[in-house]
Amino acid sequence: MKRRNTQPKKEILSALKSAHSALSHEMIQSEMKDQMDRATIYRVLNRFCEDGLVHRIVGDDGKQYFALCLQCEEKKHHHNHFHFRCLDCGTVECLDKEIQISLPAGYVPEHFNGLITGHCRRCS
Amino acid sequence: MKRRNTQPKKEILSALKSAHSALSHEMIQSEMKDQMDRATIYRVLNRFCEDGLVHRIVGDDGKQYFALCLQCEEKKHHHNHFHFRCLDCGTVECLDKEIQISLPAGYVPEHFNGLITGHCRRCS
DNA sequence: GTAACTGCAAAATATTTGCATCCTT
DNA sequence: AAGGATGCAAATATTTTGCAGTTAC
Repeated sequence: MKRRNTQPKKEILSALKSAHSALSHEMIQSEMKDQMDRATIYRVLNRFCEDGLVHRIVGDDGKQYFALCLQCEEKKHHHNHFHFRCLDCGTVECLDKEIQISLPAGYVPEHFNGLITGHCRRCS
Repeated sequence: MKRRNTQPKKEILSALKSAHSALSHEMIQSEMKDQMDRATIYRVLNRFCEDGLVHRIVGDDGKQYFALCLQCEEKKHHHNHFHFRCLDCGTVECLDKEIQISLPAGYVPEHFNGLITGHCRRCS
């Protein structure tokens, strides 16, 4: 299934690029000045994630955040790092440090999701 | 606000105890043989979490899982450990190892949520 | 007896899907 | 021209809330 480079995709990608931090669906929606259809945003983000272009972070608030995670692009493999969600300003950012987790024998990992919530430097 | 030890609370707690692994709302619902009101289950679980009796784990599937986490009771402080969700059988379990994350200066942590998905020993 | 709790219904929130149309390639 | 993508509406899923009646203490 070939992908097409459409207007909504360009806009969402550019929003993620300029944000340099993870954005929730809601945040993206408002960046688009509420001009864009919700279903489209969901579909585009899901597509991006499928294609490995974008990172899906599930917050402990149950909401999903999306990020380009430039670090991951460089390192390709092993993007086992944490994200930090600020309870005050809502920002979600990548933490640099890589984490190595040793699983018990027989366990096969597929995906890693690590999130810490608290107060970021600007808000604390 | 004083708490009362009601029938639904007893049943849910006993389900969590006998499970010895995290249960989603859905799983609890079916253990109750669908006799119990959904809203009640949500309210009881939220109350348990507020009181620190039960652990809320947000899966990378966006669903919430609840666990007694006996380990945590013993250690009281610092329950910074990972959970493992099996993509095949749906089980969510605690991983023993404690994680120490060093945050950048100025960041104040409040809550930790670490989850790895993959295939557990029985399913892999 | 009283305040907390339950059960039901309805609301609020979050995400997906069917379908006709549009637009990229 | 072909078929992937959008936009709209409706469906689905998840969680919360208002309220009247119930129950633990």
